[in-house]
Amino acid sequence: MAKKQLTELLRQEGLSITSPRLNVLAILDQSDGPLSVENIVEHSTTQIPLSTVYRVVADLLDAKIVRTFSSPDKKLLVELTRSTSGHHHHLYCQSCEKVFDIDLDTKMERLIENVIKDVSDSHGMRVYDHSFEIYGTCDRGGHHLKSDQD
Amino acid sequence: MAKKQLTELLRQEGLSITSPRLNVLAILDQSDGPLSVENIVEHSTTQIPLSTVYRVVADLLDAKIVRTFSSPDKKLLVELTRSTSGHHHHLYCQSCEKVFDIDLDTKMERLIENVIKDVSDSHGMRVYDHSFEIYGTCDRGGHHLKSDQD
DNA sequence: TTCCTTGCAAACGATTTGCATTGGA
DNA sequence: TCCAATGCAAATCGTTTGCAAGGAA
Repeated sequence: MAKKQLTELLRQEGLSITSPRLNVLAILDQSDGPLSVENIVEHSTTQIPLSTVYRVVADLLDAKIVRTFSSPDKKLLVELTRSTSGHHHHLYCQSCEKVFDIDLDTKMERLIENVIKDVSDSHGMRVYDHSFEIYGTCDRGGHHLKSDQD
Repeated sequence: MAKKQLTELLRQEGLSITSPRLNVLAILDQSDGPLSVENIVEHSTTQIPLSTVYRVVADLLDAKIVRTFSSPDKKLLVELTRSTSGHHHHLYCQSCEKVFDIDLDTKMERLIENVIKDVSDSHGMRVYDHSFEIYGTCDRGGHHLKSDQD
């Protein structure tokens, strides 16, 4: 995505255009998967304090520009909302610490919805979200950006 | 479960019989769902430091007597392995902070296994676990032990 | 100019660890 | 007795917050 488009993303949500925000957005946009706050700082060419990244992410989350969730080791992970269609399920690699987005086919999503309905009905609960995560190991290491040679 | 049986659980795994361990086991055994370390301390009649509970839980985890996972707010949750048949999926209540174990029927489990196979194959990964969690809210509050009046 | 955002450092909350003491086998 | 387990306090780690300085509108 061009810088102009990232700027527009912020403007549309009424967020002021600042360098840390554009920075974080550009990094997330370049990534082929969710990134931790630490990842974001590492990928940044300019120096950004962790606290700023946390605040930027919080603002982007409020604006629903990003989505966040936790890694198995309880760190905050961030990804652009627009980069993931519909639901967000994840595949974690224990060895390279990478996180992949995975999509379930429509049939599977529907089955899951049914299960959720059954379970929530029987427990008398109003469900607002769900997650499905897969944990495994691969042979590759490190994190990859789209610009990297995969 | 009788104290004698809890003792036996430890003995079978080669763990020495200590009062904190029996305590934690008894509390987990009485609970109708996973408990946080803080919960365990609260439910204990005798005084147990958090650090001791963490160490006890770590030992019980090594011995596979308990299973652990994280709550949405990233706290460590613990439950007796034997109290949950087969797989472990969870229903989190945002309002009362309670966690329920849920079971999926065999057909659903099989579908999930298929999805996991597809996904792991396409990513070249060896899968060692997965989780399926539902987040919602109910009307009740607080944590319940089996001995409480539900 | 006027706030919102940032940077830096201190504060926090969950979990871990060092070390001297205690208690199980 | 002897070593593993415990209690207490200090340390860690990810994340949050207070406050003064900087920058967008």
